[in-house]
Amino acid sequence: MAEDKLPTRAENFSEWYNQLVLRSEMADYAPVRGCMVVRPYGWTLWENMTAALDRRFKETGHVNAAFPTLIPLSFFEKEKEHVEGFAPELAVVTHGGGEKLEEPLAVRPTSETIIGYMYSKWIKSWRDLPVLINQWGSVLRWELRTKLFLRTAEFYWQEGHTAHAGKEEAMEEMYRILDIYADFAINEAAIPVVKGRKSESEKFAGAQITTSIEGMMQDKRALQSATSHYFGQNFARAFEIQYLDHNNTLQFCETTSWGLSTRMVGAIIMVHGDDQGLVLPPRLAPIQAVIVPIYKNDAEKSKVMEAADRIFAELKDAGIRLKMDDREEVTPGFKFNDWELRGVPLRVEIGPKDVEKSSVALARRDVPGREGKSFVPQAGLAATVSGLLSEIQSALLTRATAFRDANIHDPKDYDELKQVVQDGWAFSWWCGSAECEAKVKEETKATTRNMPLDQPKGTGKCIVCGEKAEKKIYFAKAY
RNA sequence: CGGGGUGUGGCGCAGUUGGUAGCGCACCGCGUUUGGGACGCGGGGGUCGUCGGUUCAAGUCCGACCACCCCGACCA
Repeated sequence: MAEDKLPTRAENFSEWYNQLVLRSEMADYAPVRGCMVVRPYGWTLWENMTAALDRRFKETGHVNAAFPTLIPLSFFEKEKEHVEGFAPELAVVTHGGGEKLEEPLAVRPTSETIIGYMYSKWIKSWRDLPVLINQWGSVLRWELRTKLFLRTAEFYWQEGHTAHAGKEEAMEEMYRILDIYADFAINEAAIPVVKGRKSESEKFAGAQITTSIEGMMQDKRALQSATSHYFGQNFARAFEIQYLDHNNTLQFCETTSWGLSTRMVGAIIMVHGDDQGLVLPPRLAPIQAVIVPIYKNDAEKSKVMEAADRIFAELKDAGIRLKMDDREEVTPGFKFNDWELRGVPLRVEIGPKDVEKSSVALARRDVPGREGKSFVPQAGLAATVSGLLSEIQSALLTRATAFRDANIHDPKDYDELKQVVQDGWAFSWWCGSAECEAKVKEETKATTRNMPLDQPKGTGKCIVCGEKAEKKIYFAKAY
């Protein structure tokens, strides 16, 4: 059989991505326009991600709750910028039980409004603050152009919504969460990200400050991978979230919100995948190691399976997420390719020769071919495998970081900026004006990504207009 | 919404000047295979996106509609 390979990343990155998502069984197209079905393999990856994040949220004092999917349409009118931002993307329910509804209900595109409404009921005193609630769920935005995981009409995420007694505390919360997102991206997903503040034009609808983490995909486009917003009193005033302070004076709360979505799954695929398929970071991979037994006849089979079963039990006990591929109907070669497509970090091969020598063959997914293969003794295999998994984890981060750094440029002038953003990022001084930002967008399709929190010392000249600039910002084409 | 494209077994496709549907993969059975995508033989499965028209006859021609995909504007 002439095997149908994936398109290579170089020949068509977009098609490589689409086919990979489908063929690795991460997700499939749903019968509803722009919607996807996250298949078990993709969902297990997401579950591992949510577990790692949820742990971090809980450690910092947050609790989970669930708010309804349907929101009275009128709620969106209460915050001017918010409604302008989201009205075009709303799906609205007009009928229920066969009757036309008194008031149409929006399918939530995000939950600031309904949570703000509830907070105004729950918060009365400074003693009630802060409120630190997160919810795991899905939201719906009527997107014009969709792509599996990166931008689907319905997507799964967590959205945190907090209310605080003062500005300082709310700002701290926004940055605390941003740090959590960056820590998660770097240490769990092995994706190096830049933390920074969004420009005015790239802010969330209704926010005073939006911060984000941005990652670089292998096509060098940027992907906003999570956001953390400071609202000041915008939503508190719109929804009358007020409390009595120590002096018995009525005050408005300061609120934040922050979210990370299944888009991050797309980031993992686009950052680490290769022409063979997915390459999943061991810490998040649904399957960390797959055992492929190899034999020719029944005599070999019984010997090999005995060893394979023993090794399976041993690795399982060591807490490694494992799969035994004992399918009879396909050849080992097929299995190798199959698990490589699915991005399993480590493959354990056991054949008659290994049984003889009390060894196994280990193949690293992140290092294709012979260089990634090693023959190790069965004794102490659990430790060997665990060690290799963490080695792979850090190798992925190192590789992605090197790639990113090699593709961030510091153009000398505007002409050079126009060049570099065609195939990379520019990190340049920017005067802060919306005009300069718009000019770059119009002439290059690149947008500002964010202004890193730790800025270089001093000031410079705006890469666009040459005026004095206080901040450096990333320009890049983005998803 | 603008531009482009595609709708034919589960998937990918072919189908000549209109004559009543075929191939590869996948699937089922049997046998041989198995250290980098195995092979042989035998099977099951579609009325061709929808509606209408032309015709003795439509997957093929005409019209309308629908859906989806890709590229732009908008967005986690």
